[in-house]
Amino acid sequence: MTGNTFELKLKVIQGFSNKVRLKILECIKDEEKTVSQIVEETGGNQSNISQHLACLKGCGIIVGRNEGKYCYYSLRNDRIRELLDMFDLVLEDVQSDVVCCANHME
Amino acid sequence: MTGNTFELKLKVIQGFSNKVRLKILECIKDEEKTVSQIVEETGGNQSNISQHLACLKGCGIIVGRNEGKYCYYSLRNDRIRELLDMFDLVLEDVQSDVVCCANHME
DNA sequence: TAGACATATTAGCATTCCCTAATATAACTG
DNA sequence: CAGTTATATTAGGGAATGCTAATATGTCTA
Repeated sequence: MTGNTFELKLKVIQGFSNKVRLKILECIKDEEKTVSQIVEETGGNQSNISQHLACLKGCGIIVGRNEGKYCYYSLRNDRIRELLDMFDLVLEDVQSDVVCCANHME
Repeated sequence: MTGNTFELKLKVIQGFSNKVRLKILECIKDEEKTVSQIVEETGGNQSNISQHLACLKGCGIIVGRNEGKYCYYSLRNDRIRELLDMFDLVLEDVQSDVVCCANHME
């Protein structure tokens, strides 16, 4: 794997590794939604959500579609959905004994 | 999903989202290795690698096995391996057009 | 047992990341 | 057009994360 590919992989993974972004992904997992819908459903703030959407888009995880003054966001493709499902599976295994990792917050 | 489960999921994902940790995981993907082997093969520094190993272990991603003065680390199970493979698959899709995500470094 | 080797831990600083508030842009609507 | 709604962008400070260097712990070997 080239160094560049590695960096890219890291970037994609980092796309998933934030509370707000993960919430957004769960929110749009099954259907595209507008920014305001996402803001409302996640209980986030507009600026913050917008920034995270830009991040997810920049990471290639989601895609946006403009329609008039609205912008609809959805998962990029089914693989992303599969990956999200996979996280849940891994979680089940891990759940029992993830005690604590001091390197990031509780 | 309970709030706690969500936090746990986030924590696991964060386990993967660091350059050094990802390198470690690739390094031990196919066979268990001692800390010194990992240090050597990744070109990292002992203290740093040790900290990241603790993090990965705390996240439930890897397991450690002591044998005398050595400690062998390996992936927790096959699901983790599958997840790593899945990252590569997703990367292929994404690769073409991940332009830039200003929220984390290049 | 003294020293060497393997690994873990701690502390402090540097960097990256994330949030809020303010403002900009762009598209509708009356 | 003026106002309103939807979204994006910017700037700045605060918090989380990661690094290095120093040191501690535990195990082996002469």
